Amino acid sequence: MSEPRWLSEEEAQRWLEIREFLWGFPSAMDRQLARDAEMSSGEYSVLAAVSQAAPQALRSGDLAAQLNWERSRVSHLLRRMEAKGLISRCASSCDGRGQDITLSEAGWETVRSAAPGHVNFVRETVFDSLSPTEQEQFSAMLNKIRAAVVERDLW
Amino acid sequence: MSEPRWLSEEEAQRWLEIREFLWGFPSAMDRQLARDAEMSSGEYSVLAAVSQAAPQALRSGDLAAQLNWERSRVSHLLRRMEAKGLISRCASSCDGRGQDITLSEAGWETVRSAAPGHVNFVRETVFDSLSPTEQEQFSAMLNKIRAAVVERDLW
DNA sequence: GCGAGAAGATTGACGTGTCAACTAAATGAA
DNA sequence: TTCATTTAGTTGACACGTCAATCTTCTCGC
Repeated sequence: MSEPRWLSEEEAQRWLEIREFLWGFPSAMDRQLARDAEMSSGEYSVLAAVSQAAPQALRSGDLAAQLNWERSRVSHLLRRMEAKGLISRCASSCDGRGQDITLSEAGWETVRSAAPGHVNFVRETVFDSLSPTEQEQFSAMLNKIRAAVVERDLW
Repeated sequence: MSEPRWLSEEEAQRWLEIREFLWGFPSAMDRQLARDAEMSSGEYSVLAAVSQAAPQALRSGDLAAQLNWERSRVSHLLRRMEAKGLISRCASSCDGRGQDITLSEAGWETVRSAAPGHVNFVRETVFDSLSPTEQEQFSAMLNKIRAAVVERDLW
């Protein structure tokens, strides 16, 4: 690593802003879900993904791929959610190694009651704050940054 | 909560992209630091903040305010970092309740060796991916979203 | 001074994520 | 068929963040 190109005063300032946002927004969403639905954002993601796959059962590995999570993360969370009675797992019929995930009645009830508040939060904070043009620009910028991360094998 | 305004197909798609980015980028940065400096991004933030405050010692609470972290989070992390010999804490001279944080020699060594690679990561992924104009737009958009979150007492 | 309440910080319990090691089932070449 | 390899998923150890409870020190009205 040769001599790095340090950030200018202005860039450093902007980076602090960006960093605060990138770490702060997920926390804020966790707070919204914890407050309004006594749920973590991870649990919400799982409930949403499994409910959207219904009536098809979702494979544990497909869930991991869809959320870009590690398998073990999925496994730990599913265990806890099964213990709470939100989902159930059973060996896949076509592949003895696979696990099919389905929502329990309580799981459906939970996601149905959490969804409106959560969708409102996303709409009001993200989509109502940006014009359609800005939304497109925002997407494009995120994709550029992500591509640079992917290029460095860190995504 | 009245009937929510659900997201359109297109908005839902965009939200998935945004969510993947907002959760993925911090993870990527953790990976960069873990790989290149055997350090978490939290530890880096602390080392950077304390080193920038030098030669002034930084108060634990000021650190929490600066990073927008909970006090207990700071306390837990400082305890672990003190155990590793990266920083030291001592009661503030002017306020018996406060803790003054300073870097140990190993702490300085660690931050000096981690900074170039980390700054390069930030520069290459964020600043090299966006034109100056885009950087400004990006900042502005993040601030609008953040303001909407703040308005809902969730920041 | 003094006592009530505010402020700085720590602690313990718990949920969560990562990594590495592991088990079991599927695959595929010899 | 058989056995090595790959793939799906789990597990345990550990690092981390949050919340609520706690402790100590400061502040300020009396």
